[in-house]
Amino acid sequence: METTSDNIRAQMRKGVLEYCILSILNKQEAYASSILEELKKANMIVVEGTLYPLLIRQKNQGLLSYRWEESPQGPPRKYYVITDKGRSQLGEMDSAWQEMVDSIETLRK
Amino acid sequence: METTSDNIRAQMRKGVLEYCILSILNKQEAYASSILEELKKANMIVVEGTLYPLLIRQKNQGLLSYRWEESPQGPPRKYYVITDKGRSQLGEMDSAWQEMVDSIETLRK
DNA sequence: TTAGGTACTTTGTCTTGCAAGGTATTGAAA
DNA sequence: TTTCAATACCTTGCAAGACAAAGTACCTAA
Repeated sequence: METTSDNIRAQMRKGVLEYCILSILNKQEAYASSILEELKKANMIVVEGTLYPLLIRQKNQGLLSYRWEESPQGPPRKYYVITDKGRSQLGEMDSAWQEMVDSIETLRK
Repeated sequence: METTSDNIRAQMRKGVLEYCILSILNKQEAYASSILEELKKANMIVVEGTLYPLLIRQKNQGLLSYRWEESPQGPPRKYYVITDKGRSQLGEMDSAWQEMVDSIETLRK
């Protein structure tokens, strides 16, 4: 059963997902399934149908690149890597995020 | 001219707008134009075409009610007021927001 | 050779943010 | 008294994107 609280969290997650993806890839290259796991650990649950198109969009924007790598089991994995442009964008997102946190704190006080 | 940075901020704003509206109305009742002003002050710029439908949605969900009041100049104003249900939802949004801030901090570290 | 696990992709639907345009009220200027 | 400007609310049409669900493909082991 889905709670009201789940809806709220899903709603809030929108728009910051791109920031999360770049943050994850900034630490270490990763493939989609591992990104999903990491997001889950951080309580930012996303499904495949959301993540794959998002990765493709960021790749098309030049924020990410990727390379194929054999898997120890199963089909090959598409490892995504953040680019210089991606790192630059991540820096701007840091500012944008911090500003938004401050804005909300202002509204909330 | 719109900068990349503006796009990022617009993108991040999505999904937290409902939270902002309830936060504003939790402090004091207000009409659409005054809400727009307050959002602008907090650097969360939104346009009419976004705000009006959002207020109507929240009203239909029972989070807000409203009353008409004469304006000192111009047409009457529709003052929105947060309801008990709205305050309850706002409480949940506080938790959701704080969790998201923590999650992002975790991802970022 | 088929079953199960892993991984990537696509399709269709629904929500929602926004630009642009529209309606209505009021008071002051021409 | 008509017109204009300011204020305020609302609607329409489009585009982006989140997601459920279904599809494709690869690999290994029984």
